[in-house]
Amino acid sequence: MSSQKADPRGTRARILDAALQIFSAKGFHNTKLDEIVAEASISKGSIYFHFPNKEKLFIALVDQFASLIERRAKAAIEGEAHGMARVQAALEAVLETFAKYRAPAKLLLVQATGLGTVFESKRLEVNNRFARLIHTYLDEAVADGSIAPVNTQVVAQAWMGAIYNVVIQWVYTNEPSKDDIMQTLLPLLLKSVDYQERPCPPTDSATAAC
Amino acid sequence: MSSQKADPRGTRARILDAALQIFSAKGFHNTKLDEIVAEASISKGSIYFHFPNKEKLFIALVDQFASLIERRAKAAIEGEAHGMARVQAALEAVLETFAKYRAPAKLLLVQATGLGTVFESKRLEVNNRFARLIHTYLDEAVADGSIAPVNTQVVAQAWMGAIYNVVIQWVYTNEPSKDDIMQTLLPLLLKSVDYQERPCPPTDSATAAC
DNA sequence: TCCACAGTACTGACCAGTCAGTACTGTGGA
DNA sequence: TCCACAGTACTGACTGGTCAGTACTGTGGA
Repeated sequence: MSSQKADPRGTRARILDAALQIFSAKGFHNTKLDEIVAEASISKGSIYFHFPNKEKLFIALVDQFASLIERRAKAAIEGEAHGMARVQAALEAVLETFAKYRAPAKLLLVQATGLGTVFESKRLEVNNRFARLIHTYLDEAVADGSIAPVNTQVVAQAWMGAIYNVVIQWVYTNEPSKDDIMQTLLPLLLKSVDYQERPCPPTDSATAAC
Repeated sequence: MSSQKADPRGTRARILDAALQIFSAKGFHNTKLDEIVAEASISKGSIYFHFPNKEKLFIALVDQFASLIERRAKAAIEGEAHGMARVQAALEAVLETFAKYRAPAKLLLVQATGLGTVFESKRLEVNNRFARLIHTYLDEAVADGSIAPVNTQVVAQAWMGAIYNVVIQWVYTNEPSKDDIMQTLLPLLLKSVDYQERPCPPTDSATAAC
């Protein structure tokens, strides 16, 4: 009787919390379900009631966080009117979200890699989801003349890699500081496509955002 | 007499070859030693004669390839006289080495991630080995005026991430083409620190390389 | 009284690692 | 030249610990 209604957040949520905690600290293979059971103070049977298996539980976490990032990036994009300003806003949103959620960041960027074929495709899927987002808005920026034409596909992948690696390093060592990252990484990425920060785009119509 | 001198390349080398093949395709945890045994046409005992355990075998491969990359990068650097030209040469060498050795690239960039704490530190070690290399020569470039002052630590990490991600994508999908990568990624990285390709550095002494 | 959910004790596949044994190659003393 | 012995390289059947997943048993609210 005790546990059943004890936690208003629900057993499922507690499982996810505990799993996130442990998966992000130890990786998929080094995490035992019994550890999650202990951490969440639930039972093994509960896990298998809410999730079909360990793998799906892990993937649920990855998806959850990937969606959060995507939502934030899109919201940031909505707030800006034109090409390159949108890209910049999205980058800021993504960096801030990573900064705010360390554990899931580690899960997504580190732990989701290097697991066999099943996860590999998941990782690529998530990776491409983001890359395509960047890709789209870069193309838009090229179209409206904010930046010069480039192979936007390569740029998108390169940017993601740059963000990933800096964030991973930060997740592990807490260095460089969040401010340093913002102040260096953002201009770096923008300069890499010859875009000087926040100038008005060469449109003749008056753009509200400027 | 058969087994002992039958293979002039040596059993150890065959184990490494087979292990590289399978580890890079399936990841560490999904690779069974018995598969390596089958692929190399040796016995399980042999593996344990040459390597203390599965983990060390994996790490031996990572180290081997990391050293190769580093050697090539350093050789490329030696060939150039001054700051930023050195960085550019090193980048070219690294990209070419990755391009030439797909399987080890995948091993180093993908499979070596997300395994527990033991590998984690290895990954960071290798990562930092490269980052420090880039870091050093970027600092040199800043000192000799080839590029403007920046937080070279962040730049180094960002560059590595950019390279990693583009190469990983290429390893999986064979796209974009090697040429596209070279033509887009290199200028991208160089522009990100405001360096226009291959101009003479602002030294007054006559530099041989120019 | 039903059933959605939670708890517990258990199972058995899996696989890294072991080890007793084999095969072959020196080597030095008679 | 022979052979006793030692050293090295390798073999593969076997083991034992681990842990995801299962079978079964509560239990409280509708």
